Amino acid sequence: MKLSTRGDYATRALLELATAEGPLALSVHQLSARTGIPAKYLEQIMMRLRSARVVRSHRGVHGGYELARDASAITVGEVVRLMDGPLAPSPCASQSAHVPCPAYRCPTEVGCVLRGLWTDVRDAIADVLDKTSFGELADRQRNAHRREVYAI
Amino acid sequence: MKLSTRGDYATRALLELATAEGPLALSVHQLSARTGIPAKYLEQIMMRLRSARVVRSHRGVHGGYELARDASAITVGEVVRLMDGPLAPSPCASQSAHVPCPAYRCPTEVGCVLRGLWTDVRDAIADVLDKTSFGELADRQRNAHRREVYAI
DNA sequence: ATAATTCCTACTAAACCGGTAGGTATTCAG
DNA sequence: CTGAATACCTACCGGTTTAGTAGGAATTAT
Repeated sequence: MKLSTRGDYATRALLELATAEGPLALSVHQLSARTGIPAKYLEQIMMRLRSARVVRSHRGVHGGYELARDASAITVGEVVRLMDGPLAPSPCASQSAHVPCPAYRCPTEVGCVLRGLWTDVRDAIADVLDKTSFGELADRQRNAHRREVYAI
Repeated sequence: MKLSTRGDYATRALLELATAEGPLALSVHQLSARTGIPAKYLEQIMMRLRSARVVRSHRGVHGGYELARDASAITVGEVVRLMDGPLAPSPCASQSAHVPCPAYRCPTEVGCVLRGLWTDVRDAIADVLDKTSFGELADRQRNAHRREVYAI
């Protein structure tokens, strides 16, 4: 049930954008420096996020990337699906890309109990990832930082 | 968050063993015929399950595989971990194979909020898979079958 | 003009996936 | 004792994915 590094990197970069201050866009170079993600690889990831309208870009000297919407309107689930495909362990349990079990793969019974199980897993994952936005994560990070700095 | 076919096949085969009647072992050939899983591939899967003490084997003419314990004592979580590794999306959120975030991968804050998120996901998955045994699945399947046959 | 940036495409080495192939050892039936 | 069925074991293999690297074209602020 691993997340690919693409998914990992995308969430790190977006969290960085969500916590960045001011209206300035961050360049791939800056994002790479702050996160440790290889720049040219991150570039491809940002392009994917852009074509999915998760971020906006500006070219030229002071160009870079910024969130295309409010951070509270971008969920981790959306981003993970974008990078790693459906959340469900099995295509037969996917909502976003459902593939019905062909007869030969579920030969024993009509009501496939395994499908029910994978659906439960999918729902459990989606329940976490679709309800967590980058706005929420940014808040949590700021709070953690505040606790750190002021030693509350 | 895909399950590999190995994980898929292993769960199918074990469910087949859990629902099989009588004390007889089932051969790879029989399991393959009943599930549609390629025999030689299934053979390797059964060997892995055997070395993990999930099933027992008997060689020779009437040989085959049977569950090594009561079906209620074999959870899906155990089998999925065996075939596909830890349930956690990220090694830093794994219980069974924890790898601490090196500094360069979580450079921004001390309390990594992403790690907390992946941990929530892991817990959600484990909550489903570690609480579901093949005994439970076999019961569900028998009930579904009963409903089917008697059209309740 | 120049430097910084995004955009785009191609390439690649390594790992993983989903098997296949073929032989050895064991066990039971006749 | 022989033969057939079975588990056991190891090697191999083609395709896909992963995790990048490389290099150049287009754009934009200074």
